[in-house]
Amino acid sequence: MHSAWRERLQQQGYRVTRPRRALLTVLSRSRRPLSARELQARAQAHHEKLGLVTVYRTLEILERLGLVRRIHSEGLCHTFMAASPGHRHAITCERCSMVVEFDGDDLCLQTSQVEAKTGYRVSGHWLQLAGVCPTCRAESRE
Amino acid sequence: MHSAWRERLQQQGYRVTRPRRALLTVLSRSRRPLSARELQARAQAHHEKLGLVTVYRTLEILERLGLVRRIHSEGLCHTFMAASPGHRHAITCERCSMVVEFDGDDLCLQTSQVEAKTGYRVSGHWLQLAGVCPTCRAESRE
DNA sequence: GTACATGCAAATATTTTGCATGACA
DNA sequence: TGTCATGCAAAATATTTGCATGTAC
Repeated sequence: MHSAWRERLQQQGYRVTRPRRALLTVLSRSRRPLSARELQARAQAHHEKLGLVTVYRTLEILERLGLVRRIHSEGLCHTFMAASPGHRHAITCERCSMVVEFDGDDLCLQTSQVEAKTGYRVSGHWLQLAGVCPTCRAESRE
Repeated sequence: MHSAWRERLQQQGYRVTRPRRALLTVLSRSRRPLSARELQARAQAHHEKLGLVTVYRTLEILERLGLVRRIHSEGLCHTFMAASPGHRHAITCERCSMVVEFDGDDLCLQTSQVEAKTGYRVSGHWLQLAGVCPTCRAESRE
């Protein structure tokens, strides 16, 4: 995944720099969404001088390329995650914040029904689910 | 809707003050989500001295009481809207930002399928749809 | 070598907190 | 009249911009 991202950056005319590599590594390894600050802190393990500004600028590029997704949910606004291409939806654990993405095409989301009800022409959707992940469920049963 | 909100505030031990009335009026009339600043600007028509701080504090209460909903979508984070009780989902117009809520219970969202796929126990969901509203569609056809 | 990317500093925007004053009940 | 709510000022936080320097290609 990591190397695919680097290729993608290059293809699009962006340079593969040390700060960007550090951020790609952190993003591809994290299983929960991270804020700009958290990203900076973690990526500094790979590139000590990394500034917050670069984090924001890099996130902007990665988001535009579809490599990173902004996660919006009740408590966590403004956090970012690696996007698995094709997979559309995410579920967040209410306890540990871990996010898993899954393919949502077969959720039989009836947009035609929505269109009939609202009069809108539906062009996109984003489903955010909340729940408790297996690990946290196991812990609470101990 | 407006008077029901005032009762609700009182029931819960909150006072019905001039700033709060101004905000309730603005919120109940707007068909699109508003940011804290926009709310302040509009509500100042009813109470000139209204400060931003009060907007934030009032939104916090209204959100806790379920009277206001925070809208998260790609461009618009940090905006607020009156919540229609029972109605769970919202669709935002990509051109004019107008939001309409609709009942989502019959969208046949198969949480059991999600649970099987991810191992999570699903406890809640928030569906955000995007599209183009009838008015904007009509305009683009002109 | 050149153009793009970075980091710093500082500007801007957003949200929260402390506290004296004002106003609902 | 006693609280609770407000508004101001200021702090804390988040994000963006300008510019000189560094570095990938």
